[in-house]
Amino acid sequence: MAKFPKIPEATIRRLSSYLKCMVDLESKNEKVASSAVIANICNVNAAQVRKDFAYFGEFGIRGMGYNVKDLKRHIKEILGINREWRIAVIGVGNMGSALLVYKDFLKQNYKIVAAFDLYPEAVIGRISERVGKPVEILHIDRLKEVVQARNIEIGIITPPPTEAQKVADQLIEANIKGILNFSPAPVRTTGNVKLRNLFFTSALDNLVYYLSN
Amino acid sequence: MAKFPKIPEATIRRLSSYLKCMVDLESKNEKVASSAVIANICNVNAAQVRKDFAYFGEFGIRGMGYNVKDLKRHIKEILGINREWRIAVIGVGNMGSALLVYKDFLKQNYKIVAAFDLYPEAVIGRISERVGKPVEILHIDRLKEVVQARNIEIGIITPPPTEAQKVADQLIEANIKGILNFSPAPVRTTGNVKLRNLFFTSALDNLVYYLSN
DNA sequence: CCTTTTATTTTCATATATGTAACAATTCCG
DNA sequence: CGGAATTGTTACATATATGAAAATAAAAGG
Repeated sequence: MAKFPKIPEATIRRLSSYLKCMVDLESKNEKVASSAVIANICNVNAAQVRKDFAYFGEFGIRGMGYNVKDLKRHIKEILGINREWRIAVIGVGNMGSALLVYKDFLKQNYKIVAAFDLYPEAVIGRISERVGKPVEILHIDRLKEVVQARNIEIGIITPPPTEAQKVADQLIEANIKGILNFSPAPVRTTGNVKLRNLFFTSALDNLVYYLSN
Repeated sequence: MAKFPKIPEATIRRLSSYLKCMVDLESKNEKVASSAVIANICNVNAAQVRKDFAYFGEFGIRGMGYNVKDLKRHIKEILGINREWRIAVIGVGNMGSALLVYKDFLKQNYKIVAAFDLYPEAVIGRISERVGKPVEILHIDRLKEVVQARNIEIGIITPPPTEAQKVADQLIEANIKGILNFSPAPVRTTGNVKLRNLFFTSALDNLVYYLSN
C-alpha cells in the first residue's frame, strides 16, 4: 500500500495506542485534540506524539491541534486497517472460544471467518450454549482447504504448547500471511510469514519486575 | 529486591522470552544452551542475549554455554517471580472466565485467588458447568475488603471499556500494587500503582502494518 | 479589516537508549 | 597441552526520545 520512508518500529506500536485514544475521544464527542492531550492519555511525551504523526504528513493544524476524526482515519490508513481482514482461529479451548466472540475485533474490521480444532465435536458443547455459534467449528484437517476458499490472511493460534509449532506449520503450508500466537511456546515461521506473539505471562512478568525493583 | 545498576527496559521484556525458551528446552531435556541457540529460538541477536544476561552477573560457562536449569532460576529471580503472586480478576465475561482457568498462570506462580463481577449470579452459569468453579465469583462491592484480606497485589481487569477506569479506581482505592488491563480503553493510575495494557487488537494492528508495507 | 496575541504544530538539534560487531579471556575435551 | 567453542566486555553504530526554535493558523481586539 502506502510507501513511507523509514518508520521506527516503536512509532508503529504507538499508533495503535493513539488509535484507541481517538476512538475514545470520538465517543466523548471531542472534535480536536492537541498533542499534549493525546500524550497525556497515552502516557507518552508530547513531542513524541507530534513526531510520530509527522512521519506520515502534516495532519495537525497549528494553534489548534489534531482533528479527531481525520486523525483516526489517517492512522487506520497507515496501519492498513482501513479494510476488512479475514482471520481464522485455530484451537478453540477456553481462550480460543473467548476470542471468537471478542467484540473489539469486529469493531476494527477484524473478522473471524473460521475456527478449527482437533476435536470440533467436543468444542460445540463448550461454546454453543452460551453465545450461540459465531462460526462453525471445523476439524483442523480442513485448514488448508478452508483458508484458501475463504481468503483468510491471518491465523490466531491458541493450541497447547506442544502443538503450537505443528499448527503454525499447517498455516504456513496453507499460505497464510501472518500468525498471531497466544500459545506460550516458541514458534518459528518460514518464508515471509509474519509472526507476533502475545504472551499473557510476559505482561505479568514485566509488571512484576517493576513492582519488585 | 535485588538492586541492579540500570537495566534497559528492552532487556526486561526479553527476559520473559528467554524464560519461556528455558522452560521449553528443559522440557526437551536439554542441559545447556549457547547464546546462539537461545538467540535463534527467541529471534534475537546472540550478542544481545549475552549482553542481556551480563547485566546481572556471569551465568554462563565459556566454551560451553548456559546451564538451562540455572539460567531459568536466575531469570525468575531477576524478574521477581521466584515467589507466588496473588491476583484478582475483575470482570468475568468471556475473556475473564478464560483467564480464570488459564493454566500457564499457575505454572508460573501466578495464582488467581479471587474473581469479581457486577453480576456474579449471571456469571455462575457461564463458567461453572464447564470447568468447575476455580474461584468463587464475588460482587465487585467486596473488592476492597477481599483484596486486603487475601493479600492480593495485582488486579487483572477485563471490563467493558466504559467501566475500565472505574474498576481501576476501585483497585487503586483498595491499595493494589499493579494492574494488567485487557480492556481496550485508556486507563490511568495514580500514586505508584503500575499499569500494563494488553491489547489484542494492537498486536493485530502491528502484524497488519507489516503485512501491508 | 487589519494587527496582535496565543496556542500549537513543524522542524531541527541534541541527548539518551539500544543493538551489533569484534575480540580477548576462559573453559572443556581429547 | 593445544585446539575448538563460547562467553564477557568493550567499542562502535544505529535507533529512539527529548528539547528548543521557527513557523503558522485561528481568535481576539481595535
